[in-house]
Amino acid sequence: MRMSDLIEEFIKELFEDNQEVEIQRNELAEHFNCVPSQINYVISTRFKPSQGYYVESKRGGGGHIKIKKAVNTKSDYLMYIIKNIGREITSNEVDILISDFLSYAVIDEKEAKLLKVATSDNVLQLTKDIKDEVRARIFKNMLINLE
Amino acid sequence: MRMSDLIEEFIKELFEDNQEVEIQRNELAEHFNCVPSQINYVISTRFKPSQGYYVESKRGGGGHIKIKKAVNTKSDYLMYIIKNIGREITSNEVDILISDFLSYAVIDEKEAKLLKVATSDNVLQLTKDIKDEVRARIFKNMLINLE
DNA sequence: TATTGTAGGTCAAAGAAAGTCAAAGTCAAT
DNA sequence: ATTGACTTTGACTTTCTTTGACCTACAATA
Repeated sequence: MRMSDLIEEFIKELFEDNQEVEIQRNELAEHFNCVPSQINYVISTRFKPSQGYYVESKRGGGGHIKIKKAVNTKSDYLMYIIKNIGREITSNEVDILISDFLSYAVIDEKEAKLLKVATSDNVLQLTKDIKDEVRARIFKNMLINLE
Repeated sequence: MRMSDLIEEFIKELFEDNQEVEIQRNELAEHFNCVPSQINYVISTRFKPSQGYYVESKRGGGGHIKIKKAVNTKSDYLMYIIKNIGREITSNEVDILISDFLSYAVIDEKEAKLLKVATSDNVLQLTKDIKDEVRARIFKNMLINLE
């Protein structure tokens, strides 16, 4: 399994019941035996505002990175995500969202599969300039129709 | 025997009991001593939706290709339709199929809604020359992944 | 207050896979 | 001999991840 996925998973497990998680970048990098900047990579690809998280940090002695969930209730969650999907979305971002939806139980396996299929690069086979836009439209509209 | 046939056979043997297999393109090419793109050729000619397969992949570190086989329990009627949808399909044709599926109870309302949304002109917003092709791909691949 | 050590941040390059496309090759049927 | 379908090949592209050199912010303390 990819290092970045492991780190993502690890951080998500930290949330458990709490709404907020605090990590030490260097410590975490140490734990996973990777360079510290990989932690930034994971955060910037998997914990974006459009994915329902926001991040704040502090440098210097006693520094840290705080990751917070943007919403608390399940029902707000989906609405929040839908609102925050921009004009474009990559298939990687869709993947991450789908697995979050699954773990928060806002969709079931069946729906997950259909979302994934209908937005995958393989299926769409569109040119670079339009595929992320088309994907965003399909994804958003499907999500809206889930409720 | 042709290389492509050997590769096809090899992949099909991987299925055995499981409904899904995961391969590494380069590794497989290595194993058969062929260029990696030959794997793509085999997949695109032998593992099409019309043949009951769905394919997804990821690039970059830790990349892979996953091939899923449609389960036999899927109704013959559905399988028949999947096989017979051509390269293109209009949204009207999709509508008719969906209502047929509903009346034969091979899909439920929720699935119908998702199929409809993901293939609608409004959502896709593609030019005339490609929209029916893209729609066909989305529709077929979603159907394969029902249940 | 100036310095120094401790964090975290940024960015671009390198690496790791997979995808595309068209040219060249094969081979059976005219 | 020609055609046309199918296959093989490889150069080039795209996507995603990992790594490291360099940068910035904060805090303790000399």
